[in-house]
Order: sequence, then C-alpha cells, then structure tokens
Amino acid sequence: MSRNTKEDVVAAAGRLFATRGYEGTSMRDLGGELGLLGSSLYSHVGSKQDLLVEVVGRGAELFQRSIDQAGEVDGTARDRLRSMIAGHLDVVLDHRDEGRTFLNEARSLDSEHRSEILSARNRYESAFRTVLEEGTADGSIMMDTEPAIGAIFLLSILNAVERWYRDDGKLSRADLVDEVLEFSGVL
Amino acid sequence: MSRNTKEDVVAAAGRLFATRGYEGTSMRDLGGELGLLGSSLYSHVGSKQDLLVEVVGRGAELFQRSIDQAGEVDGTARDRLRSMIAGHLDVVLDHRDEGRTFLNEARSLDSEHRSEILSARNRYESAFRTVLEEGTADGSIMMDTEPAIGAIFLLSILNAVERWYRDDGKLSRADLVDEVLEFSGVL
DNA sequence: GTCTAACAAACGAACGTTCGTTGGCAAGAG
DNA sequence: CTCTTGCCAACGAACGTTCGTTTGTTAGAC
Repeated sequence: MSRNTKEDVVAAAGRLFATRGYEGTSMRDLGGELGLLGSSLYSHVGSKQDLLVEVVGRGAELFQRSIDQAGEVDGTARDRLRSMIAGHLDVVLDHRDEGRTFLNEARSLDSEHRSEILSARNRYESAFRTVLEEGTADGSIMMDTEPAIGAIFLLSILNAVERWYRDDGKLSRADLVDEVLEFSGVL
Repeated sequence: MSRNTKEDVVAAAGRLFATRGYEGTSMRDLGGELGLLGSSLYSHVGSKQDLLVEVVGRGAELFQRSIDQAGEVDGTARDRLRSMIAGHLDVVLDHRDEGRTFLNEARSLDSEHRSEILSARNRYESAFRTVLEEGTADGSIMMDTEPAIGAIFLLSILNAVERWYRDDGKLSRADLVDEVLEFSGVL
C-alpha cells in the first residue's frame, strides 16, 4: 500500500484541470482520482487555488526553459526558430496537462498570479517576434508576413497542435516541425 | 422600466460563458448581469444547460451559414478559400461570444449535443480541406503543405484571431485576410 | 532490539456557503 | 382576464475547507 505524495496530487490536478477545467474540477473529484477523500488533499496542499498556481507555474517554467535552450543554439536565426518550434512542440506534447492548463486556465488564477502569467506569455511571444526580425535581417528567414503578425500566427498553430496531433500517427514530430516551417514560408 | 426578453438572457449568457466559462458562471451571476435574481431566469429558460445548448447552437449556425455562403462563390478554389477565411473572421469577430463559446465550452455540453457539435466542427474542417484539394487540382492554390494539415493550420490561426485582433487597430479585416493567405503561401 | 516520540497521510464528520432549481404570488401589459 | 415577467422563500445537493482523530512509518534513546 503506497501512499500518495504531493507530486501525485499536483499531477492528478493537472490532468483534471486540463480536461475538465479548474472550475469543472472539485476537490472530491480530485480525491477520487487518487483514491482519497477530498478533505485528505489538504494534507498535501493549502488550497485548490494553490494547486492551480502550482500546475500553471510548471507550465510556465517548461516554456521558459524551452525558449532559453533555443536561445543558446548557435547558427542563423532560422536555426534558432526551428529549435524554438521543436521545443514548443515538445512541451505541449510531452506535458499536455501543464501546457493546456497554462494556456487555458489562467483566467481562474487570482489577479496577481494571472498577470504574472500574462507577462510570461508576452515575453514568450516577444522571443518569437525577435527571432523573426533577426532572421529577416540576416537573410536566413524570408517571411512575407511582418514579424509581429508572423509570431502570432506561428504560436496559434503551435498551441493548437495538442488538440489534434498523436505521436502514434504517420507524422513524426520532426516532420511536423518541417510542416510548420514550410507552411509559414520559412522553408 | 423595460423588461427582459429571452433574447437578452441568451445574449448575456453568451457573454458570461465566453469570458468566465460555463462552469464559472452561476445563474445568480447571470441574473445579476440583467438586474434580475437568478431564479427569475427560469421564466425564460428551462435550465442552465439549455442556455449553453442555445448559445453553442447559435455559434454552430453562424459558422455553417458562413461556409454555405462561401461555397456559392463562383470563381477558382482560391476565391472560395478567401471567402471562407473572410467569413470565418466575421463570425469570430462580430459574434465573439457565440464563437468563443462554440469553440471552447463544448466540453460542458451533455454527450448528445457535444457529439453533434463535434461532427459539425469536423464537417467545417472538411470544407477547408476540400477547397485546398480543389485549389491544388485547378492550380489556383499553391500550398506546400498537404490539404489535411493545411486546413488544420489555417483553422488554428483563424480560431485564435479573436484573442488578439481589435477592429480599431491599424490592421483592417481585409488586410488580415491577405496576411493569412500570404502567411500560408497561397498569395 | 525494543520503546517511544514525532511525523506524514488519510479518514469521517461537520461547517458555512453557493449551486441549480422549484413553486407560489404579485405587478403590469395587451 | 390572461399572459408574461419577476420577486421571494425555500429546497436538496454540492462546493471548498476545517477539525479532531487514526494509522503507518521513521528516528533516536535506552
């Protein structure tokens, strides 16, 4: 009989928040997921809101780490863009729960944490805009669309990937990266 | 003292469902929005779920009408694609509440209505895929991406527009249509 | 090695509040 | 008079959370 750790609780919370939404998930639901009573969760966590903060925070951290790694890639701006896209797909596909919760459930955060997440998202979008600008400058990226719009379009595609892509399909992740680059006129 | 009609109730429900989500909206919230008690809403509507069905249904109808109109456009497949994109943007921007609720709150529908909406979405995506195939065949569309993926990418961009586009900005809707076409390599 | 003190994890009952919903009644418009 | 609209009071269920208690494990003292 193995008992549950805080890690288990946060993981299960991510799963339920991602699929049913924060408001659509009750502490009793979450307890049931772990074979516990709802009240037992309070041995591990201070409040339901704390759980959301934790899950969303993990999502934010994953995206942040991804963009940091891509920034260290040397080569042309196009190489860096490719790395950013691949990294984004990995986050969104390998950490579906945290990614979805980060992207969709931020509105349920208290205003302090919500605005933190919002500026994290803005910084993230800026990184995409910047690499597009650099690629236009050094000639490694020929995109007909201006960087500000192109970054938004790219992220729209990337954020939606989790809704339809399956790893066991015919399209590999590497091919998916190429498809995205090709679609946006970079390749 | 003007009294409220069912129309007002459905419109307010759309507004709240779109911004706070279905589960995040209480009947008392909704009543407050109209200067009523929550219980008074039951003079207009059978249940909260009925309201969601109504709002989502309106969203579905708007998208359906848009795609039907675009289908009647004569010219090349590219002309029809342009019309589909413009129509989608109009739905999503002129009927933000119904559009958002249709796109984001379907999971809160009872399973019967949910699967109806899901197949409506599939038919809608099929229409995009088909026009891309036709455009490849008649040579009016040169897209490097295969139609199935291209349709998904296009819809990912279009569905996200409502999150960032403002009508009072520098970018007109017509220009936005061009940007989308250009980004996807059609123009 | 045993006894004991501490701790983490979970239970079960209950708290106050909010939820969706119902039913009876009043005011006003056609 | 009737029909629509809304108020009011109330319902049972579910909500997040707190509390005192129980259980199993871990660590140190004897």
